Amino acid sequence: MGNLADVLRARGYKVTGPRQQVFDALEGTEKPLSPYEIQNLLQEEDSFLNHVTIYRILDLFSRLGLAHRVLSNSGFVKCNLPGQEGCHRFVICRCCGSVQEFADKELCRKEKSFALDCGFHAESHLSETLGLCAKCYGRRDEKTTI
Amino acid sequence: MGNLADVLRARGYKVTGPRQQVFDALEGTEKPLSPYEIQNLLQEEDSFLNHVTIYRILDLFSRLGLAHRVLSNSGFVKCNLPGQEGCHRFVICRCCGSVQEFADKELCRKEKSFALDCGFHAESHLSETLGLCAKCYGRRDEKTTI
DNA sequence: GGCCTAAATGCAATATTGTTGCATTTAGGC
DNA sequence: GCCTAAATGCAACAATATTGCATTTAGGCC
Repeated sequence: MGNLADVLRARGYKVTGPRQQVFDALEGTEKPLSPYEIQNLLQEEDSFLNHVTIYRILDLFSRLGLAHRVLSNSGFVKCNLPGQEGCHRFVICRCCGSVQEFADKELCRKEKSFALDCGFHAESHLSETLGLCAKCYGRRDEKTTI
Repeated sequence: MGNLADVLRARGYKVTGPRQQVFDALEGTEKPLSPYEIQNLLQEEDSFLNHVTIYRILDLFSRLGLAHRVLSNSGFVKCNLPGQEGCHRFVICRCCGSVQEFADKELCRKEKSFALDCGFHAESHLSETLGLCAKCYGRRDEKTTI
């Protein structure tokens, strides 16, 4: 079925229960999840994974481009835009915490050439925009959270 | 003399030894410093600050726009571009760890309008480009560090 | 100059997050 | 079913961050 099993096998990694569970957890949410949050989530479903295992799985997912770490709140999100080649652009709602990843070749190119102007050879790029999503902007009188 | 004392007084904060020391530490380096790195640095000069104090000072500096946290390596740098209004653009060398902050109104504007296209009301923006600075690019055969 | 008070710092205890080394289990090829 | 490298578990620890409260100090006042 899946994305995950295919990617793992294609790169010579084993398809295991824990890996599938972490992947499912990431897929089931629009908010970034920290390793320990993933552990808690799974525990609610009566499934226990050692936190070390989760760290190692997330590390693998990052290397495989299956997940990315959002730095502003140090959680992981599933990558929906394969092949972005080290250019990751997130929009993060500071109220509900939801995250979306976007791609924009134009901005990416500009960012790199801009760096080069300063004698800097860009390899990868991370962009995080904080604000309010449409939903939270609508009811923005309520107190903010993040 | 100072930037720091002026800003503190202008906003009703006291000018203290610890604040001056942390500020000086940030000023004396081109690499981002974590709270504990700052503590170690000061200790080498036989000056001890409790880490809680350093955390609180860095927090204050962030709120006052005197320092920014670089997320890629979770260290703080002194802000050299006052009035950027929540738009921070860093270039980080993954070899020597040096960081430079830049401003580009154009990119900043694009980023925001781009977010708006997705129904997202941007408030602040963070951009971190990883790569090699001119110096490290020159001798890039040597092993990389960060 | 000394006095006073709110602000700043120190300190201890604790919580959270991340890492390492090694024992045990398991996926997947035979 | 067996075998082995890979994956996971586990325990111990290291690093980072937070909280509440006691103590000290900057700066306004006389």
